[in-house]
Amino acid sequence: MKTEPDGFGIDDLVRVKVEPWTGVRNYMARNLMRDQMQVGDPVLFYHSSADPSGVAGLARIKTTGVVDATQFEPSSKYYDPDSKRDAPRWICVDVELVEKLPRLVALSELRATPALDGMMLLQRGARLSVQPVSAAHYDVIVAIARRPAAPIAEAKPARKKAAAPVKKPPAASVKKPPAAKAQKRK
DNA sequence: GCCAACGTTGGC
DNA sequence: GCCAACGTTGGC
Repeated sequence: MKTEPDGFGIDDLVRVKVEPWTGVRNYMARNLMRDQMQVGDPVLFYHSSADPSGVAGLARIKTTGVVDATQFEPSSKYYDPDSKRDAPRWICVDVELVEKLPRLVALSELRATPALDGMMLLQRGARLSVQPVSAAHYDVIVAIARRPAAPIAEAKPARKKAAAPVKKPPAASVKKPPAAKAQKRK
């Protein structure tokens, strides 16, 4: 789920803990919230139009079928005069904080990760503010966030013969320079 | 600020 | 229902 941190970012979610995801006025995004999301579903909390843009935190769906109150507020920029009280057009979800990630996973880093090939967010012109993410892609991103941004070439702490292995990041390097990208259409 | 890519609107 | 014009998104 995308949001502009200038308006409402991960630190705001840390503060309020739960936030109704109002203001979405795109039917595809609405349909995803209304028809696909279920209570408990994990969410990647993405900062867009940010510096840098990227995945900033984890959240989960707390409530589904939430009527977006802003559609009935004439003073709101999201006011929809055509929406009826008894048949609200804009339905959203309550998003609950899970955690602010230890570090932001920048869009550039996502693009440089082969394991994320095919992710909707990385498609050209993917502007949808609510997008489905596969469990595999979700896990890859969380793993990246849990390891240092710049791998440091120095002695690692001795590894215990570990009990339950911690979920490890994929072997593929994230720092690999991007392969030659298809150029934009002319 | 630029601009590509998209969704929506509305005339016909 | 077509489609041009327009508005918005969002990376850069």
